[in-house]
Amino acid sequence: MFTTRPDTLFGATYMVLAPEHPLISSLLELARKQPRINGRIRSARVEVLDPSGKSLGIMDLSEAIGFARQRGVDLIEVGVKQNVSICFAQDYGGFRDLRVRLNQQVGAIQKYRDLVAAKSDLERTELAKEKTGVWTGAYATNPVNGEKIPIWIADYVLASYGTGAIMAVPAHDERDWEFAKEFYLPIVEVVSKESVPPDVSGDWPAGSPSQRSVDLVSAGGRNLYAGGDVRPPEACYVGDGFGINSTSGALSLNGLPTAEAKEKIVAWLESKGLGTKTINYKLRDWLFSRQRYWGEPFPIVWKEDANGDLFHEALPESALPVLPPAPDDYTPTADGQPPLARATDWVELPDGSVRETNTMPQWAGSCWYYLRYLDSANASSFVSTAAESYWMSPSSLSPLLSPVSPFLPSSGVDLYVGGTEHAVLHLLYARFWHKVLFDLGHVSTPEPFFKLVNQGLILGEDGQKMSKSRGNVVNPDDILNEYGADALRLFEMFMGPLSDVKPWNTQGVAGVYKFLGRVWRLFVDEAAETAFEQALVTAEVAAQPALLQSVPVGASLQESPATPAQLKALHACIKKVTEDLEGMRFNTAISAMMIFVNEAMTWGVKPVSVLRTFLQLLAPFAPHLAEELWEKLNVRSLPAESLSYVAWPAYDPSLLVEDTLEIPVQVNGKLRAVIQVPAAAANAELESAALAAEKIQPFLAGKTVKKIIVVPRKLVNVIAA
RNA sequence: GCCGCUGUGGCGAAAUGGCAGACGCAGGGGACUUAAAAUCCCCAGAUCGUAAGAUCGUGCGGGUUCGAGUCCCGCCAGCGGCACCA
Repeated sequence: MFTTRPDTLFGATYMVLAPEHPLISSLLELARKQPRINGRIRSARVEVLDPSGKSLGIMDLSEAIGFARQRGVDLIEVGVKQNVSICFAQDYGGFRDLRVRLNQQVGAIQKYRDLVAAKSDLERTELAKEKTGVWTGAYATNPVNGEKIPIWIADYVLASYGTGAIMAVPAHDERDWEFAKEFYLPIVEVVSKESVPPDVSGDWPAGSPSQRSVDLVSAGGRNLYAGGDVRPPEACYVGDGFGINSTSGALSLNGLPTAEAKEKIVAWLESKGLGTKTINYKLRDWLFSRQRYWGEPFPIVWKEDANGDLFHEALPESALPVLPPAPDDYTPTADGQPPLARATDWVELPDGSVRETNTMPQWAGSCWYYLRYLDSANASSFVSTAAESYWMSPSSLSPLLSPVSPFLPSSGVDLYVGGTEHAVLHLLYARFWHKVLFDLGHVSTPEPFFKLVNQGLILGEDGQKMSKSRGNVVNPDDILNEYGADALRLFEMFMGPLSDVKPWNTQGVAGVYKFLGRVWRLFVDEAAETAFEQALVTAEVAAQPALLQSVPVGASLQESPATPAQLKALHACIKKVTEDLEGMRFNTAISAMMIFVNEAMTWGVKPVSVLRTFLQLLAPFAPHLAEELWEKLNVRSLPAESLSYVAWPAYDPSLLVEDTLEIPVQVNGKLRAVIQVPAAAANAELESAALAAEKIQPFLAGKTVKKIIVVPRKLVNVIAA
């Protein structure tokens, strides 16, 4: 039995086994078969168990019978394992009663197990909120007070977690509370929110429900507890508090805060050999194996033991890596075996063992490739110690960088981007694997990733999640063929904030494609463009790139000095794009570039220096187009060098200073006029200019000005009444 | 149930507490064209008005403030993740 709240042991009024729990099978077996007792046991060797199931050792039959007789109990066989008889040493009378009750319940138990087995995982976990269960007919003994508590089976207890068996404390666990209400099981409060002095928090009450209402069979399987000595609490309380109703001759937890009560009861249980403290780690079991070819094969082989039962074995390190065979056919076999099963030469090993034919999912590789990238050519190790520590370890950072600032470049992977749906689990596993590697001493940090950004899901054009069944899937390949990689990339960034969920819109791609066309025409001569398009129609495919390169830049591009207005437009764009990239606001960075291009299109003379810098801003968003135009510009001016190696431009704030400002004027908080003032205007000048504005006069007529609020360079608000 | 995100025009969206709707899509009008496409220019939140203009307007209800899409309190709705983990 497993619990995280040992302090509530006095409040355990029943216990629950998972329906699949092996003990249930043993109980059913017990009900069906008349057990052999004492002299009728056939095996020569006997493992003796005390009534709690604890093994007292294996001995010869005669010795075991003597052992039992000496203590006035019987030896009851409950099973045989490897020619050794498993026997309880306890009074047969009580045991017979149990068999009687089990036999009464056996039909119900089997029916319930069948019902549960028929349920899908979905039904059992996500949908099934209603509690179901069946009493087994058996009782357990609560070690702290000797109470008999009924053992139920219910599917709200999972066989796969803990021990698949729980003590139910309905007063302090929501699930137990619901179950107890459903089946009228007793509820005893043992934790109080408020501190209660030990002397007034009552003893385990006489005539408590578990003593009074044990005969569940006679009550039709239901414990009709109707109040009395212990009034059930009005609501379930799962928080910490102070022990009440938790005293027996053996020990008392009354008045103790939860943390102390836990310590005390655990110490007591351990001293009696009734339990041990343990730490339980949880890791979600994400279906790991696939019946596909494309994935890493498992380094696992299957063998048969003496009884012909299959068991699996890990291959030794010397057998790694396990490389997949290259079959002719990558489809599953007719009888549903994975594709690898086709490669019988590969599957069957000389010693008669057989390889696992399922493969790992793709994320098995992606959980650690950030490490492999650090040293991808290394043939002897997945990453060398030197490379790992250079890239991943904080101590390798340049001493010029202060180690205390959290804003400076970090060690490890700076940024992990992924949608929640995928990244929650992938990230969880990647971190888990990294921690395993850390514990094994292969990496120098326990955490690989510095920052997480969840990008938003792209929905279908109908605003619903893309799925084959809805028929709203957009294939990026089609977009790529129609509009090119730059347009696809640009549109994905233009749609909205990175982390927002947003619907796809193919017409929107056409929009940014149009923008890229405008950029192209900003640089390229219109006549040359027309000539190029006509030539393209008849050109051989192989000749097309050369044709593209031969298109000259437009005559309006000149090596002339930029005007102040042009510099202002450029530097405003640099500022916005630089800051937005830093904050991953790609959509507004792109709109800033659109604004720049819209303006630049109107320039009669386009200074090459300005357009060249603009291309650098565009490059991260539309790398192909930017690089192409960069080459054209440089053929004409500078020696050609890839755009990727040129330092990011800086902006000059002095170029962005405005001479005059448009200042909104409000009357009583409502916008009534906009005035033009010199950028350097003092507050008093703003006030008088505002009051003098023609458009605000009607709103001041017949009123007195009470107050004027001036926000320098921003706004004037006249309060009048 | 727990956790997270999001509510602003017909649509995607923008807005250090200070002119709500930048930029773009769809739409309307015009130019070019024999015509269409492409391209270029203009209009475009709603209501009333011929117009100038006025009023209303950022999911809902309160609050703070000269001023709230933005801050505070309380709701509602949608989306996503996790989920009888004792």
